[in-house]
Amino acid sequence: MHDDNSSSKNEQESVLRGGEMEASVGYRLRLAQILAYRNFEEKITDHGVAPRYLGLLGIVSANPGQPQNKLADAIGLQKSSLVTILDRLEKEEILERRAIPQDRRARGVWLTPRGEKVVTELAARAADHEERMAKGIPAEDRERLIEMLGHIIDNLRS
Amino acid sequence: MHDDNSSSKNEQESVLRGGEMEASVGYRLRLAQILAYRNFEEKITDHGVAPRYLGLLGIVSANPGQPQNKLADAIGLQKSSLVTILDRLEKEEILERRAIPQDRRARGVWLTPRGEKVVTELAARAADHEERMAKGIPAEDRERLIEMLGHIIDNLRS
DNA sequence: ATTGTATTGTTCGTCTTCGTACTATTTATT
DNA sequence: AATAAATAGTACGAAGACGAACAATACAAT
Repeated sequence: MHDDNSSSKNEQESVLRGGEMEASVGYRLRLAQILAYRNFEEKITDHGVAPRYLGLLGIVSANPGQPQNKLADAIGLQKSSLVTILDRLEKEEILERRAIPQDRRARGVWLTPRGEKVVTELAARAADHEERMAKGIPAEDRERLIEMLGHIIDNLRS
Repeated sequence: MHDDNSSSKNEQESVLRGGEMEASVGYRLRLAQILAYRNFEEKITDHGVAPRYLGLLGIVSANPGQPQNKLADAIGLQKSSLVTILDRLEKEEILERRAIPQDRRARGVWLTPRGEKVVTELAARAADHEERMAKGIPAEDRERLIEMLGHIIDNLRS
């Protein structure tokens, strides 16, 4: 039915490749993300937990004072998951939660001055990582890639 | 410095968008993957834990009898993480571990007949999911997308 | 042959995320 | 105004993945 690589002595150094499944958007999306995330975290050891949540911090920087559930939606996490994350980032004085006058249930999120600085520095390193990751893909195609990913995100949100 | 949406009454239903960061491959890769994974799992409630590990099962189906560390590499997980996963899939009789004559340390992984059937069925549903996810992207671009993701994966592996 | 090094699979403790339930507040309905 | 329904944030227990350490086996170097 399928090849059985273990029967003969054709052991390669190469990574296993799957069937049709392996050539799907879903499969490669996942694998690429796992590798990218790990790769980025391995290279950045300072700044505490901030690197791991750089995406969130970017959103907060661009949209200061937003309530937590909106932030959770933006990055695709549960609001309950965000609590612990924000607790830690607040303890490290990257950001802070403050009351919002409009809604006494909500607590808006702002970056601290230190947080802004950290984000700026990490963004530069993220750009390096981006470059390494997409090396060999022409700029034009990269833009198209980003566009298509945005398209997929929109499809999945509706 | 930045807009402060909370000051005026321009509350939209729309999701927050970040700064330059938001338009990066890394950011969208992660967000798209999170949404895709959740979306897929929400829609498929039967077949136990198999749907979550369909990627792995596809690899096993295409490469029967491979040792566990090769499988871990292929899907970007730690070999220690794979142990629990395989335990569960084995308990559900989707796959089985058997000794390999060539190396007495290793235990190769095979799909059971039932596992093969489950994979076939899930693959069809994954194709549906794929279609929903990529709706609106022409087939030609989709291929290019898959190709670029593969390129990124290769870059991250080296 | 023997000794040292690398590899395979596993266990174990830790960290992260999730899902559910709960409180406080806001919004909608009567 | 009074009551019902929805929403924001949080706490807590469960599940998943990680990293480090370990035993068994394989490979390499002398």
